[in-house]
Amino acid sequence: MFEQVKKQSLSNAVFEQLRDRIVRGQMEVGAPLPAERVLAEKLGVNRSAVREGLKRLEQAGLVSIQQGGKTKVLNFRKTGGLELLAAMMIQEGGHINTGVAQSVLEMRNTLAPDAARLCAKRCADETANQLDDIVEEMSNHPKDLAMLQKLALVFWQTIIQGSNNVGYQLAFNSLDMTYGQVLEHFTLVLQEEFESLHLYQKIRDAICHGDAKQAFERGQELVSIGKEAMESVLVEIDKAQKQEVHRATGGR
Amino acid sequence: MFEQVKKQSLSNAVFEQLRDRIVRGQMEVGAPLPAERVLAEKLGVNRSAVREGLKRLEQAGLVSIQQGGKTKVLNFRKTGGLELLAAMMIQEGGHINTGVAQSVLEMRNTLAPDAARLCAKRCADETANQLDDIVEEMSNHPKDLAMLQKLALVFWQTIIQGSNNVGYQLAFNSLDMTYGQVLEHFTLVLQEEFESLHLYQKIRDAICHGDAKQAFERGQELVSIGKEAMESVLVEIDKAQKQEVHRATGGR
DNA sequence: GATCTTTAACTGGTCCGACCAGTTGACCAG
DNA sequence: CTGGTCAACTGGTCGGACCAGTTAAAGATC
Repeated sequence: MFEQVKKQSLSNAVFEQLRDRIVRGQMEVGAPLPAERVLAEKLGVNRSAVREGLKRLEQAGLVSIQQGGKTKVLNFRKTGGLELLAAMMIQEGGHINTGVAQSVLEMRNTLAPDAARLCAKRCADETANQLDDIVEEMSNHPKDLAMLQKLALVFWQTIIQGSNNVGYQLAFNSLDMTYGQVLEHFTLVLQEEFESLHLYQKIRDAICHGDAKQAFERGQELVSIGKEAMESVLVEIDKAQKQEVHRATGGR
Repeated sequence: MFEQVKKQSLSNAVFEQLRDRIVRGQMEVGAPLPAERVLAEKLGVNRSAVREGLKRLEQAGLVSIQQGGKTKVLNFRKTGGLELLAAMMIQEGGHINTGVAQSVLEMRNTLAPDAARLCAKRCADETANQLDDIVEEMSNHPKDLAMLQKLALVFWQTIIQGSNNVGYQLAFNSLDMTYGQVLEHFTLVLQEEFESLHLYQKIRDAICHGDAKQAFERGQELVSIGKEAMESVLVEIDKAQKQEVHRATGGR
């Protein structure tokens, strides 16, 4: 019920400010950043704080730093990692980037069923037992949407682990971070998916029996429910946000 | 023919050393790192360099830093991003982590065909033209494996761009970084895939005609060629590496 | 005048040492 | 046992010095 009071460090503030400006396209690709000393003065912090922020930007693939030369903005679409999705998802003014959300849905639609397939192929008893527990817990809370949503995430997390594919696991982490920011807004939209208990059960069964094909297909079926629901909502959000910008800029 | 002499910064050295120790499992999850001042002394560098490295580790999801408290090692499988794959791929002694390589293959096998599908669905003339050029260039160098390999990467990069899915694009970047480290060792293994010109052509055609199903299936067919070739080689590599370790540790 | 060289003014990289600000646990008063 | 105090940690911030590459303008050479 209580929210954690968050106090962020200066270097983190520097990082986030520059990151957001870059991923929102407010800085031209190839354009040089101000010198560290200048940036420090402009932002009112010490050069160390600026440097720590810049180092993180570099690692995130947003800028290139070269001793002696100027620090330049990179085309993060070609150099950035998947963890940037989370930053890209939220635009200026707290608006959702529906294109990014669409991307996340498509990725989920592709990866989740394949993870289920691999999980079935490599079925470990431990994974099967965990899935059993989760599905049972879901059936015990058929009306508690928040709980179902949480359990659904755990369900997929378990499958990803069981898929024994570290790439999927790491990609899942980034996707999780991304839609974790907005999930609570879409609980109702995804309701139908969360309540499709029979599909969760079928996936679990398929994995327990090592039936890769079945796990894949039922996985596909399950995530498609949420995808379609989300897609129609995203169209609406897109319209609404465009109108809002329209009004804000003078209705032209 | 000459390799770039790389002079890395101290903070980068700190970062890489700690990163490698963590992703190789040489540091227990939850274990505290030495204090910054201690680390600086042990590594023989200034505290600033250590701090910059630690900040990057934190961003990579490898450690958690908290003012006042100790910096602790995280379970990067749950907090890391896809860009860690590149570091995980190369183990101590330059050995390849075949599990990671397998993961990369599986991801490619899933993502690439779907990217082709989306690309076909959203076919832009520009993308089609670019694919045309690439395939023609491939047909002009039927025997130059290195060239074919390079063009194949460009081919897929173009499809990913055409898929208009920023998540795929970012994931591709990380995967690219990962197998870019070892690609040259496997040029011959992937020869059959690179020489399957007819499949590249079919994918291009499917995308030009907006035939999503065809693009998907031919994409699947194409990447499967390399996947199967790689998988059998990975098994051999695994055996060889295990034997080597066997000998090195005294044959027990 | 065109070309090469020098040089000075940038850029980021490293270091030092001081101090601020949270966390922790031992200790003490109630 | 509870709660508060305090000292000894931890990371966070500061500024100011100096090192090390890069760049482009000023100068020397042809």
